[in-house]
Amino acid sequence: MTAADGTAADVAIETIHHEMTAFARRARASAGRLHPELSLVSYTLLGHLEERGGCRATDLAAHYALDKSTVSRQVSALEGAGLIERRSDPQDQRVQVLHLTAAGTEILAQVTASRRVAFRERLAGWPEEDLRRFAGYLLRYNAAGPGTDPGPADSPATG
Amino acid sequence: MTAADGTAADVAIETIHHEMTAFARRARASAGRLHPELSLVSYTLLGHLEERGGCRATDLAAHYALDKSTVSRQVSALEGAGLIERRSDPQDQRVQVLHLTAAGTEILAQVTASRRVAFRERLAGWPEEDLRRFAGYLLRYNAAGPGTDPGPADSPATG
DNA sequence: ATTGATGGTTGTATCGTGCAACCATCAGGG
DNA sequence: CCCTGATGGTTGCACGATACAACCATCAAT
Repeated sequence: MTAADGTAADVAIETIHHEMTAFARRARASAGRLHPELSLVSYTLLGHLEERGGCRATDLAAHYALDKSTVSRQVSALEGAGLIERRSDPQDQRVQVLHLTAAGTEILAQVTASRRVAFRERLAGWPEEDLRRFAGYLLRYNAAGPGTDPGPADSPATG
Repeated sequence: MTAADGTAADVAIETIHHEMTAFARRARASAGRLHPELSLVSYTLLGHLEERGGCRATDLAAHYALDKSTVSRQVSALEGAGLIERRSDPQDQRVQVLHLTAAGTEILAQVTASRRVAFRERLAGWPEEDLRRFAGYLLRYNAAGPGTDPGPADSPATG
């Protein structure tokens, strides 16, 4: 049996719809108070920089489906805060390769750690088997790609 | 074995962290293009009104942790668009009970249907057993309450 | 050398949001 | 019968994130 061909599956899908959406709503609501020094957007961009070990503003824009002007301003703010630095690419003078500074790495680590703790608390008591399955489902769900993402259905604070 | 006491669980938690977060990011990115006539916020509020069969602006604000001024403006917009109507409460002249209009019900149904289809497509091919388990995990995760919600960790478009 | 593509910045506008101040109404006690 | 405080709602103001468009600088290819 596959999705959309039975009422039991229908109920499950409705629940998934509703709950994913509820998560998105709360996520949005808590986006601002991530860290006094670091908005959620900034945190994300820093995390990406750390993962990649530096990249261009254009790469960030493409990866997060943001306008390049948006990224440009975010980057300016992060640079102003001393969390990232721009390094000009000798191979291409148009390009500014963005890198975390020591301060940026530090704050990113702090925020990541505190978020990790929060997730751990929320998932405390879950049997390992359930954690693994849950993670697997999420991976599978997200792997379908952004193209078919229906988005949240119940997230007022996201508008 | 419970969360946070083993490396296998650690890996699963990291994955959950990352994937929930990826969902929130895409959700936010697609929030604007939900419907030409209906932002995501509006859609949510309409949905709530339908569920409850009418409620007060204050209830909406409390439920979604929004400022009452924010709700007030959203409600004004929805009323202007003819999707909801205000009915004064004879028991309390301060109160305006909000109700969907026929047009509001119509548009809400349209958007809900299209979102349902999108979710179905994304979940097509999942065995019913997996759907049920996934739904159960999401319920369990969200049931922990907003208080301990760590929020997304990778959602720039959410800021 | 010209032309088109690419990386980035800036001006402008919009939208959602929160805070604070405010008004109207209700409920309780002197 | 008024005061006083609580509650529902609106409005003024400011902020932050975003997109679009116009623009400049640089590169690549012909």
